[in-house]
Amino acid sequence: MPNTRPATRTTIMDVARVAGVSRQTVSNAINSPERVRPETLSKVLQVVEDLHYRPSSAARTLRHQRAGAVGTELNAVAAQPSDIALPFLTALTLSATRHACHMVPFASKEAFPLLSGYQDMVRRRLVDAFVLTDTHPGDPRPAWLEEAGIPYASFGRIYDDPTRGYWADVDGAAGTKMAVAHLAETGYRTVGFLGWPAGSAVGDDRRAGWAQGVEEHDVAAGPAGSAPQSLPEAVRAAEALLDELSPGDAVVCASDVLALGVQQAALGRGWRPGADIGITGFDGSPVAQLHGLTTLTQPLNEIAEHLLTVVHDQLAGSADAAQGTLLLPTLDANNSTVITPKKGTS
Amino acid sequence: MPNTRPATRTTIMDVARVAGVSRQTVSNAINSPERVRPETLSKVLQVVEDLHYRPSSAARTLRHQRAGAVGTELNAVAAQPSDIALPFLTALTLSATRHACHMVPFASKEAFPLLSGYQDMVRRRLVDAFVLTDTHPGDPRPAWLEEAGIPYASFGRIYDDPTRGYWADVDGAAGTKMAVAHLAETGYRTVGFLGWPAGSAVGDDRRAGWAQGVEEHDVAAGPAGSAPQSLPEAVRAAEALLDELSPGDAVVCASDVLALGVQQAALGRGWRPGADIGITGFDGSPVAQLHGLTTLTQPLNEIAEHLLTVVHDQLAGSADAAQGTLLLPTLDANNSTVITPKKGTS
DNA sequence: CTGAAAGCGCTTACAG
DNA sequence: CTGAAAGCGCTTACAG
Repeated sequence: MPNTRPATRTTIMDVARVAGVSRQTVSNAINSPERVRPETLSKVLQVVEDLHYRPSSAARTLRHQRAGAVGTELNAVAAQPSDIALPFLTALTLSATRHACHMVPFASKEAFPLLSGYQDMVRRRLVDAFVLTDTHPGDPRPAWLEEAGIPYASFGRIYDDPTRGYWADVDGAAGTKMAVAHLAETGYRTVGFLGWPAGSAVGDDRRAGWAQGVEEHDVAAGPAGSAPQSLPEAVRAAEALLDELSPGDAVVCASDVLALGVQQAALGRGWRPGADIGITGFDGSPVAQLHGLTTLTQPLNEIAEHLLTVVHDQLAGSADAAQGTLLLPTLDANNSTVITPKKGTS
Repeated sequence: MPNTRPATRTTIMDVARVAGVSRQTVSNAINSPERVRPETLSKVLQVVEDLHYRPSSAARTLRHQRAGAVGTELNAVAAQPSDIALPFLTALTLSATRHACHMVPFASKEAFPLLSGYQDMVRRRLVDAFVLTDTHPGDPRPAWLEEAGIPYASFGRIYDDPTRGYWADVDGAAGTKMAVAHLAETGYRTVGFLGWPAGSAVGDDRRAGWAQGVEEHDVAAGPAGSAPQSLPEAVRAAEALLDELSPGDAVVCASDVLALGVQQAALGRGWRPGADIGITGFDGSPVAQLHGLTTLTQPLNEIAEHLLTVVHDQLAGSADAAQGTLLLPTLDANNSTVITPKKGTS
């Protein structure tokens, strides 16, 4: 009967009994070891080990009035979910262990995020706070959560008011600027740009970095084009760009899919990527890896760690601990930079 | 002070007070509505609504001795995580809501899954059960969990003994056979195969379906090749395959990346995919979508729903409810089929 | 049909 | 430094 559940589980009382101390002493040994005499401590800890005792998180939650969990929404409607959504969730999950908490994903089939989904999680004491992703101009969630007094931290700046809230983001401009520097160093003389249609905050930022880069480095500014995030359109836009370039030139792209478009257009005319033409993508996505593209990797582990720290500081009430951290650059060749905002007020 | 937490939350006592009944009546109204007089019931439910009351899941867990949560491991080490890992987790998360539970992801940086990771989650009462993914021959987890009496259900058959445990899987052979039928119908006359090197259970299964398909349908069997799951090697293997094929022929592939390799090799020699050469992938991954590949989509929602049902049946102790469900085919053009094993004993 | 009692497992003051 | 008390919020028997 493999599926029969054990009738009882090891509780703090079992540990106390075996160790010959009171249950409070066991609790102290675990939560305030400095209060327990060393011999007692080591004996208790040994029994904990022997019995594989782990405090019930439910009992802890009830007592602490804190779930010890952070929620995050999974996009269940996007036809093409973000390439880095899974790596980021994995990074959060790994960081959560270090913060003695766990992640609770949730999803809905509604086209737009629902405040009620967030509120329900908190009302049921399933989570204490949230990590937001895919923020965008007009995103209602930061205001909702602030209004409701629910702590959160965001991967992606809070566009409507970047001085508000706690967030970490990749410095897109710094990234594309680095890409230009990299291409200049490698020996390319003219560097063009393929981005998204003007008007997207992320896209404009990345384009600005390219513009700055070609100015500051010893390269000529090539043509700039744009295409939406779809491979056929990226290829078409890349064709137009390549018409104005020659072998020996390079293109910085605002995304890996766009870079893939350039790669395919180049292959189509017999130019060898990485030799006849330099190409850089952005995001460090699986697509880039699959196609061997040079790309700007987002430091997801650092971002996840930062956001969870910020969330915990808020929960602990130490508002200032979460402030500052203006710039947290990860400037090695393959990494983009992270910036977090300086909070004026809290 | 947006981050100040509310001093108190709405509890069952608040509802009782406002509704003018005892707290037990509120509990009954929620959990056993048939026990409450209709007028009382509707009054209580109205107050629940007004106050946005939600029972504390921690208190419920403590009382029920059940976490109401299912754990699932995120692969934190694979260089190239599975393309469908995120869509599947999303499907699980969505299904979990229907089952009144939630998913708790966990991850470790160890190269191999650790039994202790699974056990700890259960000892802390964080989860009641697990959903396994990426099962493979020699996978120690099913035996571990059975030994430990921890319920689980697996996406991917339990290779070492498919008659054991509860799992759901895509019928790979049926899928590739469907692909052959589709290509035959479309008018291709010779159908080759590109798979993984022999010896992988999944790969061999998919190849068998192709072999069966070319036998049963009015097409000639083309050459069969293999390559590991890497684009450059897929392209190389595809080149060899195309050397033996002519325009008007087709290739069934064991994965989307392999299909992409065929697509690129075809483009390289000026063959138009979908016209001069038929290509089918497998998995319905974002890569296939990006490159416009025909692919066999896995019915992830059905699989997730099935696994969670099976897990809950186990927890409820109704062993037989989880049995049977031998074949659950989703045979439309774009879907592969799901099979779940018939349990001999439980 | 409704209500008072007991207890799930833990930790935080508080008293010795 | 250690131990007895109270209570986090809920639900399941059980008694009215």
